[in-house]
Amino acid sequence: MQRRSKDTISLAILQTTEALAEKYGIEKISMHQIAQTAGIGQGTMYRRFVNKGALCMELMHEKFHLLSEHVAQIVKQPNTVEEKLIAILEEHVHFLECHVSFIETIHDAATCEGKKQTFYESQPYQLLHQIIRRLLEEAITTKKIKPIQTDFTAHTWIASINPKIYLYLRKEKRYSEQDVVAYFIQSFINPLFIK
Amino acid sequence: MQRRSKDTISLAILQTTEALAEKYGIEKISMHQIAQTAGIGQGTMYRRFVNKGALCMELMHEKFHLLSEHVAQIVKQPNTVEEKLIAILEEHVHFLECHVSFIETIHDAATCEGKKQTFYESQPYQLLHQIIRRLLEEAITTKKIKPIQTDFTAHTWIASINPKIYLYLRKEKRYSEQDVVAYFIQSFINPLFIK
DNA sequence: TTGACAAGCGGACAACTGTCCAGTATTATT
DNA sequence: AATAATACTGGACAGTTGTCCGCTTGTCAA
Repeated sequence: MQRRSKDTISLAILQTTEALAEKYGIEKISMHQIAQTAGIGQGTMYRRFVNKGALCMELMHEKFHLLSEHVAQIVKQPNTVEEKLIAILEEHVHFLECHVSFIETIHDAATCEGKKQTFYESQPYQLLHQIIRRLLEEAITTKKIKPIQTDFTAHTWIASINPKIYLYLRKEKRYSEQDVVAYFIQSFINPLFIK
Repeated sequence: MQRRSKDTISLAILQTTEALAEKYGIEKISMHQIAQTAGIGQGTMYRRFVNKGALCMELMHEKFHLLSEHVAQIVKQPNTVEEKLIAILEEHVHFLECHVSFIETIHDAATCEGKKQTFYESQPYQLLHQIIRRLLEEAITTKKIKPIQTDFTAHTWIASINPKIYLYLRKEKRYSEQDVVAYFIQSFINPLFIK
């Protein structure tokens, strides 16, 4: 059989996945199905993407990049730390709203046990975490908020709106995207900032 | 074959699971393996427990009950709302510390998609959520904190220390159980209470 | 007591993830 | 150009979860 280049194969996989995900939803399709549809073997599939999470991660690469650019923009603006944090929150929640299934898939695949990279060590997560942490630190040094453990706080902030709970709040509890943002500000951001 | 009563079978499954989990860790053993060791068929297994999560839930029943009794005790104590919330947090984190693998298994098995009960609709979760919500409401009516959406806040508080992030903070970030409690108080509880 | 009917059992099965390896295509060597 | 070394492929395979169904066991009415 004619051998294709690495890139050709990756591209074929990614395009096939995108098409199938569009049609059936990413959570409904299997690695096997993708491989078969793309006309490659199971082994080739897994050599390129260790699991569905990694595949989704690559599929989302573009979008993550866009998100991080937005966030970088926000940080550059001449606003208060509080305003920046709120803007990032809005951006983050909206991103979740648009791509829950994909993010959930990535989340699920990256188990803590297997030493394959955890979700928390992925570049997009680290980036978001770092930016929140830095803003919190800035808020502390400028006496806008009382000292807190910023690393911990950034992690738990992100965890508090993880894909699973977000879906529950949206679908079962019927909160809107805007509700989630507003309540988060009310409960987590406002109280920190001493008025 | 001699037919056993429902209870006998359930007991056999639970005991087998406990023994195997003790030996290999709950995350390493499969439903098939449990069924085989218990000397029953796959079908019987799944008729009694829809998945590993449900099995773990039943296995943890006793412990959940104990936890909820502790929490009930805490609520009854003649302390301030803030003190009660902190005591519950300590109890909750300690519970997580002791039973992470089981709770993670329950968490993972209860997917949002399949209409099988979600984790968030399980009795133990609902109970914990309700108690936190009520304490927050009490704090609002007694003017200890500014008004917030208590339902949302209780959900996100619990989500912020979910098993996955907890394991990450403990194992990778090397935070201690006490660190997690202390930082949570610092970042989420203290700021709410107006001094 | 017996026959019919309901309930429950357990293994076969289908679908999935992830690994492995025999064989084929490509590249390097002489 | 021939051959040896290397890299890559795809499908077979093992181990999972979860479902299904033929058969067995117990129950109840006549």
